[in-house]
Amino acid sequence: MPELKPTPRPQATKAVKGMPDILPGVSERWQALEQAIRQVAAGSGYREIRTALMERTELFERGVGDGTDIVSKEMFTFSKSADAESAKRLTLRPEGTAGVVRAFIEHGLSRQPKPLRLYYTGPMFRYERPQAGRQRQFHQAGFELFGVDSPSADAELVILAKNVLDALGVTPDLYTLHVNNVGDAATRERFSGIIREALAPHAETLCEDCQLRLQKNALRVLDCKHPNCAALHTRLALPEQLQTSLNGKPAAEQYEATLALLSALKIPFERNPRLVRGLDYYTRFVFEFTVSPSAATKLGAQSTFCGGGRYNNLVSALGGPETPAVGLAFGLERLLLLMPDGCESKFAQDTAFVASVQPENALKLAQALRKQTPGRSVLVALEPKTIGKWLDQANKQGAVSAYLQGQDEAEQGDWLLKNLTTGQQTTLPQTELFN
RNA sequence: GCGAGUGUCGCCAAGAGGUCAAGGCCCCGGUUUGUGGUACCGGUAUACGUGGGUUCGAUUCCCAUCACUCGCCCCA
Repeated sequence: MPELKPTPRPQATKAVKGMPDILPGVSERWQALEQAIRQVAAGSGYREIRTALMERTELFERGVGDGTDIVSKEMFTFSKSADAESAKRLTLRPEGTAGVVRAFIEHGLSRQPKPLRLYYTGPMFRYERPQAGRQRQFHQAGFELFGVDSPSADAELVILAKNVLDALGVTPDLYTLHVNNVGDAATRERFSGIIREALAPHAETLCEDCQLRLQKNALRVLDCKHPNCAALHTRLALPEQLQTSLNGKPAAEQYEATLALLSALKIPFERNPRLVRGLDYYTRFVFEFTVSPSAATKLGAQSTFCGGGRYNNLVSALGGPETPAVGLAFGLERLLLLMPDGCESKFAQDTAFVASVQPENALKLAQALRKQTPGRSVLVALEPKTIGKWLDQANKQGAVSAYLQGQDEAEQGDWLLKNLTTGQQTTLPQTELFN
């Protein structure tokens, strides 16, 4: 007989870069996080909206802005047909607001009583280099408030964010709230003008990125971290110039009123005139939660875990009726890193183990126990074993109690109930368990 | 897109230019047949990222490449 060669095992397929699996042990933490978000949402009357993971590419180009980094170089875009005219191109959503607004317009949600409060949670996709606190498939939870342009509406979003953090046990010493006013659409134009004018004479001292930004997206120059650039802005008092240019405008009044509300609610914040969000749709009030230096290492090089602001022109820009709106989004992976250890323990379940020499008996008892105590995990032994083996298995599976039926008990119609923590055990007649 | 670091079984981890590459954890089984979590014994595994080169010989040296991680950038 020729020796048989073992058949080679086929090569395993690996996960896509930047798209990690969430395994048991960690998924409980995600559940705790999602539950807190849903509770907070419900507590303020926000209702869930679920939109598709894919949208027409055009939506993001128009909504987020094709000059932004997100749209110009971070989107997963593809199409079925090779000759792909632009209308057929699809993109995995890089953020949530554009899709929500699209749905808002498409389904006539603008006709619903105002204000309309919506929230969403789910995966987003951005083609970036993965690193600590940053993945290509990552998750966001966002809140959107449509139809009201007022300080209270602005404040409500900040309060929501605060409530989520409180619910998760993320304490105020771990973060800072930054706020700014980026003005209305027209003001943004003027801002860009002011920045270009002010920096034109110094163009060659700016970093390469800023020289580019100056033309494409002048506002973004403001939050450049390059030492030369930052110093230049300070010397020219650029951020202050912009804020003063807003004086007397409605946007400025509303901004101050919003901040007054935050103070009244005892929510501390820092004015940050350099704060510029990377998405083009923001107007007026914008804010960001960043980790405080004491907790900075938790997020690696990332610092912002929540950002948002008002976007009064987005709905109309995407073809809907003129509708003011405010929103915010949390980066869930980052939030997860800030959550204290053990906050998922409330999901730890009381687990029972059921085994019988008669498979039918075990399945029946398990069903009865599940009905008696919803929420408890009832594990059924799936293979015939000895009492000792079953106990061993029950223990390894994390059970705290075991219902066992060996040959003797089966004949008597009894069950052995053992507490795996104390070791105490009692014999119970079948009838007592099934009531 | 650019920089840096790392790559030995599912996880952690030792190792020298030269017998069929330690150990620990996990998993499975056993220690006289129906009582676990400890202890002891035993078992499973295409494990030296991949491709070249140097060498009589490389997992150990060199080159390339890939993957992962971290950072720049950008954002949540």
